[in-house]
Amino acid sequence: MFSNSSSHQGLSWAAERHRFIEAGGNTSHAFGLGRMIGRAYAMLYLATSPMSLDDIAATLRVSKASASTVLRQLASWQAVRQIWVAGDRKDYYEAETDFSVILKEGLMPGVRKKLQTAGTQIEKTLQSSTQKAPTTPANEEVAPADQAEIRRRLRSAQQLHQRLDKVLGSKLLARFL
Amino acid sequence: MFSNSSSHQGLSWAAERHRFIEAGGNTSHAFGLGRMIGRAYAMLYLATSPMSLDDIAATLRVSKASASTVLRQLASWQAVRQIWVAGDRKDYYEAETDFSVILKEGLMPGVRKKLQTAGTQIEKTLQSSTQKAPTTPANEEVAPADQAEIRRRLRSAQQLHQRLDKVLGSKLLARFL
DNA sequence: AACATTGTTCAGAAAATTTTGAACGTTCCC
DNA sequence: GGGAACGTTCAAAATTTTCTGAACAATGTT
Repeated sequence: MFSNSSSHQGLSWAAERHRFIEAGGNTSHAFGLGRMIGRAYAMLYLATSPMSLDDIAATLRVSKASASTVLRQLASWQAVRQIWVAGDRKDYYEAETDFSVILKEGLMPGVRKKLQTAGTQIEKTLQSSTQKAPTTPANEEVAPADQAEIRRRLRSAQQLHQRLDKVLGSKLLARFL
Repeated sequence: MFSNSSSHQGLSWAAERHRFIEAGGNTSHAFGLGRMIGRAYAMLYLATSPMSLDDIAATLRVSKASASTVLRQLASWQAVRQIWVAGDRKDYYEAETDFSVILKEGLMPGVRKKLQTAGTQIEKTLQSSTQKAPTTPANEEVAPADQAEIRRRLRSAQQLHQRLDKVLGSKLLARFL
């Protein structure tokens, strides 16, 4: 006699919750954020009361060290709030369930920062290619016509970068989500 | 006597190109696409004539095996085109410089697919939580009030997913970029 | 037919990332 | 002060991901 509560079709709630957590991990991982981030957030998203660090580590089957770092990461994105319970020295956490907050305060700035690096490099490369270099002796194997084409492309990339950055910065997107 | 062509300030073109390539790699890596993808694309983006597999592998200092796989990946995203030169058995590649094509044909479908998995799981979890379970004996430690809250959250997540998928699917975004 | 050239595949090696246990710093209580 | 309860940090271990060399298939050349 197995105490597998759910009667017909479908897994028990515990099992389904586990799947949800793993799916969260896979999703965050797929976008280059690490698997723990998604797992921890997904878990808190389904928790109706704040959880302590130990609770979280235990549920995720992970060391307290991992839990600590991943939660601070999530907190820095405003994806998780720290709750102080009077007369209890533990830190409790709950998920921010308003995605627009997480997007606006956490994810977007992160994405923009990542793009920033790329943008800076495009700029530098463009400058380097624009180098007058008026008939420099060793004019390095780049024919003038090619040079023009390269500049055209770089400017195009720069434009894309600027438009993208603008969209991500605008409140429009965050509002829409 | 160093033959470092560029006169004042700034690196030589070769050096700057190298930096551009690495920046491309870092960017793609930051978004979970692997470092090679960005390096290969960045390199072809600056190449004014199609390059063979060997050229590419040599320039990136990478085995032919790596080059082969990364190029097929890029081709599947329409980020790179294969060029056939008459009477030459080699495959030549050139970059698609129109980003909207890459976005629309390559990246967006990939992103949507990644989100699809998450969406499916949300759906399943929602169903599992909606399980009538009319006073099942072992009603698994979930208070009715909590259950309601969880369902609310899951529906909210589902909505976000749907909106997101819709935006990504619409031609609007691709057109804007 | 034997050989050359080229791209692909895949098991294993190399490299990068993630996870952990142990040491430590704080704060609180006895 | 001594000790217990927590969270954090960090070097090292475990795991995952990426890369490579060798074997191979396909096509063309002598």
